[in-house]
Amino acid sequence: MALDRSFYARPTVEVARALLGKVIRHARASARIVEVEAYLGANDPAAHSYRGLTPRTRVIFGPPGHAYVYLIYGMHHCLNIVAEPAGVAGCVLIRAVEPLRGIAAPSNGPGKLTRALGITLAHYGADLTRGPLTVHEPSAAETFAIAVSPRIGITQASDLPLRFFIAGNPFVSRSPARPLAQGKGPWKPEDV
DNA sequence: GTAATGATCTCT
DNA sequence: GAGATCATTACC
Repeated sequence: MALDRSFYARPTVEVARALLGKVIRHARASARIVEVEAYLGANDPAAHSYRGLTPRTRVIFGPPGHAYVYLIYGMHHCLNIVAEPAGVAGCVLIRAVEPLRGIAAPSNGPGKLTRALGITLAHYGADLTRGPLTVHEPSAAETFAIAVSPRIGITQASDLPLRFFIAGNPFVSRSPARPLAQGKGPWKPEDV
């Protein structure tokens, strides 16, 4: 039973954090979400939806619980999950997953996990509450600490703490270009 | 129609 | 540190 649409109809940051530890399934492959980034609509220059509704971003403004897939650098697909109620922009970039079943290739990066799971532009707008691509509650309850950092690979709003990942998980993609400023001293994963 | 840009990855 | 490679967007 996939997660209900109401799970996604919440503020983007809330959905991003809630997605950690959830299980994404496609065909016979399944994987655990270990790293995500929140992309807000308004007030977030780094978000594709920042400049308003275009043919590409229309799904981000639509009903939650759908997939926003796009091609980056002409060769890599990135998977996002639409959050917020219909009419409000907001999505969560899936940055890394931990293979659970049916996955051979590495999946510790946005472009890598789409390749490992077989996700392409054909999944643009796919409904994640039903169909071949779905998100589920993990079979066994688990506890973990959520760490926060700035988002990776962007040039705008690169200081906002909108990247969330499972602290210490070995499948997290990499360290942020710039550590999250939090008082003084070197950055460390922050329990939340 | 044309040009710039990029939420990446791999190799050097 | 550079190159691959193309959909999308902004501007003419």
